Amino acid sequence: MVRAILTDPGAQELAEFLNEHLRSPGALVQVVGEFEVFYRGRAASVAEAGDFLLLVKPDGSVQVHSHRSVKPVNWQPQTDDLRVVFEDGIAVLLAERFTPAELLRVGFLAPALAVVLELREGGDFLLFGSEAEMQRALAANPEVIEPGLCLVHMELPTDVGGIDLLARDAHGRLVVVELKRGRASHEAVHQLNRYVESVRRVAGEAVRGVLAAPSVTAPALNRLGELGLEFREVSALPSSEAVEPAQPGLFA
Amino acid sequence: MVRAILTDPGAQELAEFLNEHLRSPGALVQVVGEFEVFYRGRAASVAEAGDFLLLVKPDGSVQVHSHRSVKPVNWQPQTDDLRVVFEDGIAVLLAERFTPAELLRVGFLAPALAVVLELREGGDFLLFGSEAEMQRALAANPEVIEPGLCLVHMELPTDVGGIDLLARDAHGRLVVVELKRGRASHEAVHQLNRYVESVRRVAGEAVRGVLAAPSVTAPALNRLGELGLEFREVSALPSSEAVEPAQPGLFA
DNA sequence: GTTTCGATATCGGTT
DNA sequence: AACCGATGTCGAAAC
Repeated sequence: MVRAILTDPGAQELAEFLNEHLRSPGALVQVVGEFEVFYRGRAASVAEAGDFLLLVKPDGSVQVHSHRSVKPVNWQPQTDDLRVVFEDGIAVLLAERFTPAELLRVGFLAPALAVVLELREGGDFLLFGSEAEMQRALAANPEVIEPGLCLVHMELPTDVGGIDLLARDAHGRLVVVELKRGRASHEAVHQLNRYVESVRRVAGEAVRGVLAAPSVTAPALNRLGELGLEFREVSALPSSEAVEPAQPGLFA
Repeated sequence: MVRAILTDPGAQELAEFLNEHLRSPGALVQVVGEFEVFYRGRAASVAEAGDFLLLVKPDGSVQVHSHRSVKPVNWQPQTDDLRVVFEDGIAVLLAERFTPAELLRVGFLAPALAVVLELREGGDFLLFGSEAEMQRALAANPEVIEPGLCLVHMELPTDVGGIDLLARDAHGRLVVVELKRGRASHEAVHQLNRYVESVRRVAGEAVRGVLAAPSVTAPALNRLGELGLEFREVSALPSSEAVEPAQPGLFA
């Protein structure tokens, strides 16, 4: 699991260490110390000298973390080219991506620690309560949205995007359903409205629009009313039983 | 910078180590090993036994990384409560947030390494090419969008959101400008269309709509045409000079 | 506290 | 490769 640890390396020593381990398959390389970070690509940024933690994963992704926040200060998803150069007496990591063209440059001003890890691929990762899961559940039980509702289509493409659920109500009217796994905002309302207008144009009949979500913001609810659309409360996690572990108290 | 390193700790030993250092101010705590991770809150997830890297920053944010991807497998922004318990012979980290109610549970099945770091707050972080910067630049020089354009408002609130720039063209017609720092998609077109329709309702006069971005997707450009709106190519990073470091070749 | 919006969004699926 | 939409989006600013 821990392949190598190097404390208080010199610049040359760090460069050699990184050159060796960044090439080896499966290696997650970490460096801690005082860095200077430059980025240039979709935007450009400069992080002046400060203490950072660098992670380079085996897939070539790079992230530079500061003392706060989940989000790294600088990063690079899966790089196409990774190399370490020795410049003006300091080791420098160059992480490059081709599409989009981006370059991240980390200058190791004062490295304090370098660690090489091997994280074997683990077991499954299961997520409950995604919009996709909600969609499957409601497609199987449309009456949860409204009694008498009958599914016509799922992910029906229109000229303005895919409709989550298309159904007919008890009176045979077409119903466009837009799902949100979390609190629905006015964006969801506009999305629904576009779908409803598109279906009206094509079908040439009365079409209802329903926003199905666990909750909705006040402005979104107002806009829904103005546009003649409806809201239905639907929870994303159908029953807590489903995700509760075998023995109780694991989440206590 | 490096406060403590513990290799191959026992469960009890790790629990004590974490209890000591998670409380100390400014400590960034890291654990590497085989974990099991549960999450329950806005959604729910289970990561079966596997190798992970845990980071707990001084601000209480928690992230669990696997061997791939910039994004952690599980995380928790700034937690309200962090504690380590000893359960069934293993050390367990409980990271809780109150709003929204969320709990992350990391079971250290086989810890291999624990490190405590102190990352002092660093120098400034400068970002170039944000939409806000683009907005300021175009507000100061509206003729870059179109000769004769004259700024009327910036971030003008409407009933459907804030208009980036409102201007008048050489003929005195109102022009709604929507900015995007990256390639504009059909979402940006619909956003612009909502603003234009809102201004038309209020102003009761002819209103043009301009999408200003470095590029636009083909479907978005089609939709723009259908809606009678316009596209103007504007780059987010005005000149490469501005972000180029003093001595050339730093980004080479 | 709520809502909104930008982001170097990232990431995955589909065309 | 481009496009599209979800995300436990995160994070900051405006209200």
